[in-house]
Amino acid sequence: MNKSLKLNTRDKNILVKTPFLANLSSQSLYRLLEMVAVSGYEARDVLFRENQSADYFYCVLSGYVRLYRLNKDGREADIRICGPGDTLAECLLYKGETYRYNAQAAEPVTLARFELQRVRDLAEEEKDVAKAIIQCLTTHLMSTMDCVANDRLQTAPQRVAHYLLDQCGHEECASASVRLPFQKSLLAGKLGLAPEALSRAFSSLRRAGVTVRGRVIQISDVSALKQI
Amino acid sequence: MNKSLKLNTRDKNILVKTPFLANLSSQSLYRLLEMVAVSGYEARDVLFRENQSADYFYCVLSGYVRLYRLNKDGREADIRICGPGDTLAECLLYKGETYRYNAQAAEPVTLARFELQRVRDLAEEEKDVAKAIIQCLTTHLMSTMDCVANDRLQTAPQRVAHYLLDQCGHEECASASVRLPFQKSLLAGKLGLAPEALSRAFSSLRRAGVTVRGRVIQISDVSALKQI
DNA sequence: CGGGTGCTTGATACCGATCAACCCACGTGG
DNA sequence: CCACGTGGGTTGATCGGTATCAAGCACCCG
Repeated sequence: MNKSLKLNTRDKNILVKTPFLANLSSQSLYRLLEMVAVSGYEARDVLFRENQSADYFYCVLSGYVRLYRLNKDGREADIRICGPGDTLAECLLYKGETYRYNAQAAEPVTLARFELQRVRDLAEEEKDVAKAIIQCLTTHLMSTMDCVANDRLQTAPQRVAHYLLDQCGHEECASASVRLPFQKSLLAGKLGLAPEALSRAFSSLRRAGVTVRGRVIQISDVSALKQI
Repeated sequence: MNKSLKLNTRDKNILVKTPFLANLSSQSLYRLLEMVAVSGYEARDVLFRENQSADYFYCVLSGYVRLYRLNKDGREADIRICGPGDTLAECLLYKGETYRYNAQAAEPVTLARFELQRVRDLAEEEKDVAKAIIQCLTTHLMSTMDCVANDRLQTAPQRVAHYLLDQCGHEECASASVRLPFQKSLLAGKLGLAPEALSRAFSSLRRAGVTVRGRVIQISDVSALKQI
């Protein structure tokens, strides 16, 4: 369920390009790489649970991880979907002893794992590590605030349109094509929708020139999509 | 509309107890206090608008500030309500040139204002400033993630119950009393509800022993409220 | 007394969750 | 080769929750 491995070259190459590590001095980078452990998980494996005591934070190398909470009836709601390069539980570095949500591999996943305490200590010494943490937190905070605003302002088709425009990378083409990086059910959770609602949103976007075939989405008129 | 003042003793006393400044070395504290400006706003004054170029970040000394976005039809949604001690726009320290939302005084307000660039520079020099920034970001991120989870998991009465339990401070009393720190319409926005929905939520909580009189809320049975 | 503001209440409409049925692609084993 | 099961996705019917619009109420202040 959770194979811990030595850091191999391929994983290392991914890891050092990650936002968290990309801008460090060679000194800090070296010390962080010394303390990293890599672990793999199968789809649906649980990485940790809400309220469980927290010793590590993670950086996703490949695959996607779902962060979610449960209400008393056992209904799940996704809070965040973490993909390659994203850090998770980084907010525990300076506050909190326990994880604040459940984390589950949405598919086979490799993660870099750091001991919170050791990174804390390193950040006390090395300014660039503190700065890297600030940047991770900032990015994460901004996207989470966007999420609140979108949840409160947008209907299902608008969220999907917004997501597609985001994915196809702000190029000013008339048409575009997007390949979803994960299952539709995961996208539904990310957007705060039930899978059925996502499906209906896609079909309501057909009139705006959106064609869905499996994971591949064709957008015939980008500017029309912006009007939704 | 925006009186800029010298820092007086009362404001200074509030400011130094603020989470952002509370744990600094006297050296860093001194340098930050040197660059602070205090400004007052009347209710409904706009502090800044989305996409406006950003030079300052703020710390609330008294009153409440609404952060919100608009959709194309002009509908508003609150992203966050900032009260005394909260920082706002702190996420712009390391990323972004423009404000990401509108900010409006919900009532008469005093704010401490810092130039982003000067704080950035100071954080490069002084580790405890960087650490204070990390703590602000962490607190803010956690509460924003909670907000996403609550929006997605809870109904209106549940959100209100949750808020009340939060306010009455986790004491294990059978009954409690809460005084809202601001108008109900502001609370509605904070919880992602229309004012009418908040009103209905309160009246649906009557059967759980919640009595509302103006801003004062009586809770006759705290544990019953937890079951909602 | 008149008018404003904040809040509540009622009627209605809409959006999305939920439940159930079905479809399709794929893999497995007889 | 086909019967079967499984998992992901779509579609339809229904229900519930909340937004919206409109009206009325309570309070404050001039």
